[in-house]
Formats: sequence, structure tokens, C-alpha cells
Amino acid sequence: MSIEQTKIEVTPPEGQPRKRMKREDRDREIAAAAVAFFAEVGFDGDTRELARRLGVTQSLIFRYFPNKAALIERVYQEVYVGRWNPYWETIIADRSVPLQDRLVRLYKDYSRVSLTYDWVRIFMFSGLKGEDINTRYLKFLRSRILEPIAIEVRAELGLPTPEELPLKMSEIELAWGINSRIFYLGQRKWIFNMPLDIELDQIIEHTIITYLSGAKTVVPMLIKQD
Amino acid sequence: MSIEQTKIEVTPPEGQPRKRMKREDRDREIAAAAVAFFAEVGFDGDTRELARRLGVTQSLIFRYFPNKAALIERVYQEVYVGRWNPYWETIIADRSVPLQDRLVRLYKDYSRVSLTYDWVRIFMFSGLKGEDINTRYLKFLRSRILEPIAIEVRAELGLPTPEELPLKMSEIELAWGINSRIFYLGQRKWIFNMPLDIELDQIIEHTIITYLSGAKTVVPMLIKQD
DNA sequence: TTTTTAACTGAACAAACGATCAGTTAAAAT
DNA sequence: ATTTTAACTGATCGTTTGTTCAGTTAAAAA
Repeated sequence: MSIEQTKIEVTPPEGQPRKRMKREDRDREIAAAAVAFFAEVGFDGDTRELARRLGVTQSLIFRYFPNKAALIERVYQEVYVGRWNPYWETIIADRSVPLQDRLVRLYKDYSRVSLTYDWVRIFMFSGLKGEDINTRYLKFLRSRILEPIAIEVRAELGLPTPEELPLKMSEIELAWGINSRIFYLGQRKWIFNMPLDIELDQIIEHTIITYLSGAKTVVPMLIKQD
Repeated sequence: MSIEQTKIEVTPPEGQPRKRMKREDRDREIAAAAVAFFAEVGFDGDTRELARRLGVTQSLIFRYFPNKAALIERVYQEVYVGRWNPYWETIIADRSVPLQDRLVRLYKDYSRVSLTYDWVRIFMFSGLKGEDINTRYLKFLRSRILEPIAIEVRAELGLPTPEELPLKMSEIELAWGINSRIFYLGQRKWIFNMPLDIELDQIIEHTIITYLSGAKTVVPMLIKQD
């Protein structure tokens, strides 16, 4: 599914001139290298260095992408669009499994893609650049993950369904708490150089327990307001 | 305390040549403008544009700072060191006030500085640049805020003191949850362009309630493990 | 008013960068 | 074996950027 599952040879055979590749392969190779490179140094990283890492000349990059902005756009596609797993959306609604287990399973899996070096750093670089792709991603996340979670919490606590009583902003806001927790772990590790002291799986479990026990206290209070 | 409390005139009087300033004043003016400028565009922002905003020539900046790196170092000082409020450390330990109220008060005040445009964005820019100042700040935060909170939670729940039983990593990790929640709000607003749907004060209250009710469930479990 | 001090300017340099293009050559087609 | 195709290179251009410095001038000292 994601690009790095394809084994790509980047270092050229020592001494020998680099073999020519089919357009499609080279295109993917450049895109993959660009993801790794820009994740490391940011989007101001220069194309000569990127070319050097690929073992090709800088001008070749511009034969595959009309300009640097187009290359960056491609990086966004690879990371945001290419790595979303629709399976996550199905886990949440499966009421044959206890809610706590569903959420733990969901976030353990989600964190395997969204807590990678590339993902975390590119998400921040693009956000700081003012790209609207971040806003779009988070709106998507809210509708596909956070709102469904808030709905399941209603059911779990025996409260009215959203049809009977629409979700409050603050219920969804409570669910943001889970994501903020998870994402912050990635930032500590990949941006702030503060490695986690305990195991990720354990933190995720505690995060879910904390969220659910908080929700039990707060949500009934919330839906009574005005 | 912080630099922006001093009223600084930045736009030069129309038409008139810019008045000369005392070294100390100009120094502070440049530093303050640099904070705002780099927060907006990142540390790759060019010094000519910064000078333009100040209404001076670019070469003047280099008469006040030996090079760009020194100017950036100054920005770190302004934001990280200059805005820390020791009062926060005293709120936590005041047992004449209920713990929930202490934490709400602490984080409402803390968020007034750490959820500003400048603070959030510069924190990320410097982190992505690989500066160690972020790591140092977070270690400081952990020792001055998070560990004290974990200690107060022990007391609140009638559990052994840290002298009797040292704090577990996972107890501190649980307290990170509060900060990650707060910081993420700042990122949504100032980086991802996802304005909050409900009031900040309310979110903080829910965050604290959630943390405490989660702690009541999780902490007794944690301190029994090996 | 005159002299001295130091805040400030304008022009310039070298390095780094995105982008272009005419030419080269490996590999596929004949 | 020869031709055709297209992947790739190397050199170069124009801009932007950090940094320097000799000279200018407002304000303080005399």
C-alpha cells in the first residue's frame, strides 16, 4: 500500500555508471527519496543534495517534476493520502468488541503509521508552511475517527443517540484528547529528542483508559448543558 | 516580565528619516521584531525582510548581532527563558486548595503564555531545526511541573509518598497527557488553522477532570506493578 | 557653536539555490 | 547490425542570501 514497501535501490553500484530506469520506477524512487529527505531537513532542503543522495544529477529531478513545488505536492500525496488505512474506520463501529479494546486496537495500529519519523516531521513542516493539506487532513480525521468515537461513547454510557440529541462540540473535543496525546508522543521522539521512558503500547492503553473514565464523568455533564 | 509588555514603536514616522535609538533600546527592538518575524516565516526568513519591517537597513542588524545564528539564539532566550513564570511551580504544592482547582489554575495561566502564536510556532521551528533548547525546556518542565503533579496525585489518592515508593515513569508519563493536550490546542490554532470550537477554559477544565479521573483508575494499578 | 561619538546607510561580494537546455549515451525497436 | 527513442548529464544563468566595510550624519559632549 505505502511506497516504502517496494524495495528501492538507491545507492549506485560502486564505480559503475548508474543504470537507467523506466520512467515510472525513477519517478517513484525520486518521490520516496524526497519524502525521506524533506522529512529530515524541511522543504528548504536543496535539490542538489537530494540528487546526490539519489546518485543522479540535480537536473534529472526537474525532468520528472516541473518544479520544486510540484515535488513537494507529491510528497504530501505520498504521506497524507497514501498512508490512510480505511480499516481504522471499521474497527470503531464493531460493537461485538468492548469499546476499550476497539480504541486500543485502533490507536495501536494508527500509531504505526502516524508516529513514524517521516509522517510526524512532514506534518509539522507542511503545517508551518501554511499548507491547507493539514487542515483538510484533520477535518477528515475528525469526521472519520473522532465523531464515530464520540458516538460509541454515547452508546457505551447508555446516553441518547446523535439522532435523538446531536453531538456537542465538547464531546468531539474530548476525543481530540486521544489524538493529541498520541501525536505528542511522536513529536517528543522525532522532533524534540525526548525518547519515551515506557512502552508505547502501555501508554496507548493508559490513554484510552483515561479518556473513557474521563468521558464517563464529563459527557453526561456536557449533554445536559443548555 | 516578557518583552512585549514594553511598548515599542516599529513603524517609522511617515516620510521623516528614522530617529536614532540608544543601543539598548534598538537591541530590544530588533530582538522583539525577530521573535515575531521568525515565528511567522521560520528561521529561514531573510534578514532583509526583517530589516524592512523594522524600518532600518539590513546591515544595521549585523551591527547588533555578529551573525544570524546569534540573533536566533537571542530569540530562544526571549521565548523560552524569558517567559517562564516561577509562580507556576508554587501553585501546584499549595495543599490548602483542592488539587483539581490548583491544576486548572496552573494550566489556565500557563496556557496564556505557551499558547501564543509566537511561542507555539517558534517551539516547533526550533525543534525541527534540531536545537537542544527544546529538549532542555521539556526536561525542565518535567522536573518543575509534571513530577510535582504526580506527587500531588499520590497524596490525593492516599498512596505512598515518593520517599516511601519512588515515582514510576508511567506516573509521570500520565501527567504528560495534560501538557500534550494543551500544546495540541495551540498547534491546531496557530499551525494547522483549525480554530477551537469551544472555549479554552472549558477544555482545560475537562482535561484536568479527565486526567484526575483517569489517574484514580490507573495510578493505583501502576504502583503495584513489579 | 564646535567637536566628538557612535548609530546608521548604501554598495558590494561570494556562496547557494532553483531552473534551463543543448548535447550524450544506454537501451529498446527495427 | 543499424536506427530510434528517451533517460540522463554538465554547464550555465539569474536570483536570493548572509556578511562586510568605508563612509554619512544625528545626537551628545565640549
